[in-house]
Amino acid sequence: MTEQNSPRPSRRERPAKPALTRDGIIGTAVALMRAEGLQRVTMRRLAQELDTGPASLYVYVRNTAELHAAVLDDLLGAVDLTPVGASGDWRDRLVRVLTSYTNVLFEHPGLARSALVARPSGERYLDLLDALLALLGEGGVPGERAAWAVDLLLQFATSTAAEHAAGEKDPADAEGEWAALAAALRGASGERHPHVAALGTELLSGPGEARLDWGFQVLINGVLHTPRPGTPDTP
Amino acid sequence: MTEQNSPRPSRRERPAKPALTRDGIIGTAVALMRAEGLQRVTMRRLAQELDTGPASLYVYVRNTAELHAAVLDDLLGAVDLTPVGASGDWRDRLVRVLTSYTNVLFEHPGLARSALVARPSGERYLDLLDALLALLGEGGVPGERAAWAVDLLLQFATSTAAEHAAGEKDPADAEGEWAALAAALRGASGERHPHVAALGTELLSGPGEARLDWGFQVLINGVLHTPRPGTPDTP
DNA sequence: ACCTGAACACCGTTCAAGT
DNA sequence: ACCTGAACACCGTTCAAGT
Repeated sequence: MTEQNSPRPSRRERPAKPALTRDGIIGTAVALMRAEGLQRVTMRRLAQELDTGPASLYVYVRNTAELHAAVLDDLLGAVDLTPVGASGDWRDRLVRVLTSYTNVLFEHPGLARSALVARPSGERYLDLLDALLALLGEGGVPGERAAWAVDLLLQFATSTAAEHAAGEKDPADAEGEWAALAAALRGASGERHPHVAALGTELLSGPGEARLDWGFQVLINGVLHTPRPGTPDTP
Repeated sequence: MTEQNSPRPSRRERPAKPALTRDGIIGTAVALMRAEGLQRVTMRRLAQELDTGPASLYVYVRNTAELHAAVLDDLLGAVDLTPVGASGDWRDRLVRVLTSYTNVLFEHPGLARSALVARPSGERYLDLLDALLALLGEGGVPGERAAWAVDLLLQFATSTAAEHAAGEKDPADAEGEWAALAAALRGASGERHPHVAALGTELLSGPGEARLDWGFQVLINGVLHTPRPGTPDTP
């Protein structure tokens, strides 16, 4: 995989045609994404960038989903895992790692979307899994419960980031949609939807950051209080 | 919106060209999805079904995302909300509603995917929101906390369904990807990834149903134990 | 083995022109 | 106002043929 920010294609100076290898392809894909956004990282556009036809890429990459998964794994190198070895409350450190992961995905919500479907399984992803398991272990969460908990935590973080994929291309769409939901909630009839009407705008309240953090706290507290089925309920 | 299973386009017998109205379009889209899957519900294919050109649809539907959102709201009519008024433990009834919602989405994971990005705001969605708020209220969850909790619960259910979108077209892709993750976990080095290596296959264990149910329990327990920031911590 | 030109079978969306 | 033919600007993927 490409190292973060080291697009050195060879020791010669900028050849017109970068080497056609899996790593070269993925490195170019990452650069293309940073330059033009994920929506431009298509087989055709990428092939054009590499001065070849799209068919050539299929020698190294099974399909577009796999390409995006590889790009994501590369991006995961930017997640800050230093809180694992730091001192302080394990919960705080766990939330810090998860927040870093979410922030990385926030930069490319489309990638979060695809991560939900094509789970990554690269080296950086394993690094992240191991970090989360280490912190849950520190917190005394039994191993078999932690195994399920990491999934839950990452799914929440990933889907939160994916939700922002709407405004990626056209921010107006996202705003219009938010306005539609707000209008629907405000216009809720007290008869058919009494609870929605009673809460009203409360349902949309609060900055995203606070909701994300609250979500992490809910999950951690929940994991601490919920044994896995068929398992002794030692915390 | 279309009533479930009543594609009566007019009182005449099956005209070749159904009326071109928003409801007619969405009804046809739902039928097309049931017949050929969401991936065929495109503006072009839908226009063809309606014996017209794609441009005509843009009079009634802003874009593809809005079309899919409308289809989803129609589908939401199949969610079983009867547990709200039933007797028994509120937690069980809450989980039953959420499970029904998840099962509806499981039938069309692609729709779950799009729901994550383009949040629905139709009548059936409000019905669902109101049902969940009613049950949380019964459980004594304070209103402003319940307002955030429904989001969390629906996000978890929706993203769980969305994860299955991989195998929708080509099940081989989904299997290959699962195998890749399994291989990566099994091959985890005890040095770089000790916790992953120690848990090994445990990370993938258990039937999806059990994990879904455990997830709901974690969220409910977590919500019960986690006050919203800046709020008195009365349960 | 690796690479590719060309083709197949599609997309979403816009716009000028019609009724 | 509503509707549409035609066009613009793209897609993913495969395959037969070349090197």
